[in-house]
Amino acid sequence: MAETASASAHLAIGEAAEQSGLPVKTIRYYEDIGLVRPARGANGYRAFRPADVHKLAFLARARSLGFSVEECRALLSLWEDRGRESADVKALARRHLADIQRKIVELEAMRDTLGTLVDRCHGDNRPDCPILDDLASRPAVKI
Amino acid sequence: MAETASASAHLAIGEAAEQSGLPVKTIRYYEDIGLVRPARGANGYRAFRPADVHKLAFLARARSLGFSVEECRALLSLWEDRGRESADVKALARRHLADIQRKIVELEAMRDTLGTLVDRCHGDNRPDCPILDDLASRPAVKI
DNA sequence: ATGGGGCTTCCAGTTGCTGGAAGGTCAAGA
DNA sequence: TCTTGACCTTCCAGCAACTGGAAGCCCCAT
Repeated sequence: MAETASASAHLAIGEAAEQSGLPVKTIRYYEDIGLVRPARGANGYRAFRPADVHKLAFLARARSLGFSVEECRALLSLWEDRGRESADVKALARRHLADIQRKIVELEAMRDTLGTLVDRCHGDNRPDCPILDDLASRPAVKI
Repeated sequence: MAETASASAHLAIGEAAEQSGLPVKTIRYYEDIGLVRPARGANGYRAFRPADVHKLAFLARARSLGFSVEECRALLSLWEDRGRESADVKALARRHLADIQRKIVELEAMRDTLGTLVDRCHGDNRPDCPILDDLASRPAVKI
């Protein structure tokens, strides 16, 4: 590859990776699961058009906001649907936001409990330990 | 199974599951990876002694605080080591606590960004949408 | 004896990649 | 011209921590 400047704007996978911010392996994986469909050069190399690269960058950004791959697929098809309703996008985002919030609450509960235990532990060379005592005596918290 | 009352205190897997709070499948999995080693009855059924059940409950509690299975294995061996130093437990817990805190920060960043975008989206039947605009134009956030 | 529930094993799937092996392609340097 | 090295290709395996399902015992009650 490494097309001769102006000839065509297609990029090889390495360049697409650099421009989109996704690892090469991830891009191949995304093709596998049908998120992108790059063209192919005569040598069998993937040839990413600007629109493909844009799509990859979109995916990178959506993933970095925590959307699952399937949610990304839905977002992508909304993005490409000129007749979409922003309400659909908003609903999807809101659901994801609620997921995030749930996880935060769960992690904060863990942090608080564990933080208290850590504070109470002497952390010296003796064996008695409030952390282990808690694990051994308290029932698991249902999530 | 279903031992005749006082005969022996061994439990079948279903009862061990109920008492420990772990699903049956999970207990089998924990045996697979060597976290518990229940005895076996003449019929091939697993026979959980009280100490096994206690171990399972310990695991359930530790998992519910977010420790990985490998961390649980370490905690378990510290628990069973009468000569342990609480400093080791504390160090492990502290590392995990830091992990949790990192995740919280990451999720809060997602929540804040996404929350702003959701607020700015009209959510009506028109196609223009700040959420998609962001995804399409902002580079992914490195984590 | 028959039905149901619980037990057994093993295999496959989940999510989102990531690493590695074996091999093809291409441009540049000796 | 040959060779090196950086690309690229495919395919297979593995991570975490389970979960579901199939096929088949075992045991007790009716």
